[in-house]
Amino acid sequence: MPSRATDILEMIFDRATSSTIFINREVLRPDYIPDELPHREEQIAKLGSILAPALQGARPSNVFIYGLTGTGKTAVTKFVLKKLREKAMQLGVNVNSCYVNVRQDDTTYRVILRLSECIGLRLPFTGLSTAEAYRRFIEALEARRTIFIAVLDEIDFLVRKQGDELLYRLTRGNEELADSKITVIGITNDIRLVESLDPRVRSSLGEVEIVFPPYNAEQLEDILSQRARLAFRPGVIGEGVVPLCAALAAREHGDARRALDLLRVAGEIAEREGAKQVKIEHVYKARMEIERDRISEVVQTLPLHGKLMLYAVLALTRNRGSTTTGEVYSYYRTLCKRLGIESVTQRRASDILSELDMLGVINARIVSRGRYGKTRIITLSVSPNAVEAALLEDPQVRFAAVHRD
DNA sequence: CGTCCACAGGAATGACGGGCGG
DNA sequence: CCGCCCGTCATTCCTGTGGACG
Repeated sequence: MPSRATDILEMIFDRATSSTIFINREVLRPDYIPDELPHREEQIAKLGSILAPALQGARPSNVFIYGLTGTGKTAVTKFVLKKLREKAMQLGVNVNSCYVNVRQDDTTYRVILRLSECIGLRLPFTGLSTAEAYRRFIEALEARRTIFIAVLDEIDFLVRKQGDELLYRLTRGNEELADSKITVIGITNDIRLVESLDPRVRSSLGEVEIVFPPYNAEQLEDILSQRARLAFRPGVIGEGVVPLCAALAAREHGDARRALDLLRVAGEIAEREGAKQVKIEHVYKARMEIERDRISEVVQTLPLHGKLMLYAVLALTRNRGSTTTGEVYSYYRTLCKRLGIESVTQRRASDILSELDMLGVINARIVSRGRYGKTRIITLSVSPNAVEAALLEDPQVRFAAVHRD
């Protein structure tokens, strides 16, 4: 006998499996790799011809790939590598590749761990010295007698945190190898990165460079409509929805990931509302929801002192728009006093502000006010209300915020 | 034209919790 | 179990700096 609870769940699950909006929303996710990559033919051809020698057992050149976020760097690279592996399989050539996102695995050790995994070498998460891990990796690689293509995505994160040591070792790795070969593909969206590299690394990693220009609104529209056909049921995309997503994303330096996110979330919102069509208003709502989620996630993962610093920025910019490091620091200290906890030093506070800046929740511009010193001019770069809501979820921040005198 | 402010940010160091090899 | 190594957060001490003020 069916209880009401069962019925309710049945209904919910039904709706989840038989969407009125989506056929397959997976194709709108950022990690989906489509079979068609419009407007990237040139880059595909170039990368393909660079890597092709691998099929004859020769070591392809190292490649440096540059382009802003959402310009298809990762998708193109993964796509080409997939095809290359398929071809290698057909021809019976031993080619391995490994994709590592260095933002997620942002230490030298973890990158080596990932690379090792790809060639079937299990290393402990921790406990080994980095040098030992590297030694074992090279040893295992040599035993595999393979052409190994290592893709390091968002390589700037690794370089900023750990320097170019690993890059240097990997690009020089071939000197230690006789039966195997390594090719490194470095992907970054920070062109200035190249300048900060050791000249030896720069010359070997930059054997070949491929640039991915941003998409314009028109190209984004192509990409979106192509994916929309796969993702949505026929006729559910309302007039102007795709062009709007494309236009909004084009404004943000032609970021295709952004455009796809907008479209997917708009669809999800329409579905939640039980609408028959995805409309323009859903796109605007999607934009807000994406922003709110991002802020909330960033704030939640902030350590307490980061939250308090951010709260200080929020309070000080509320009416006056901008503030400075000194002001934020002293406000932050009063918050700490209210909570009865130790405050960090100004040196540390300065780092926390840079971190908040990097995370994109504040905007900190360093200026000199002459006689009145050098400081950061700080503004909040996201919606104050969203930040406040996210911050107040933390009981300690709430306490410090409420008990003002 | 030099001074000097209010910090920026590099370098060295350490405390601490977690996790592994031996 | 110990000893070692790791990443993270923090401190201390420090040198560097653009430009308004005198």
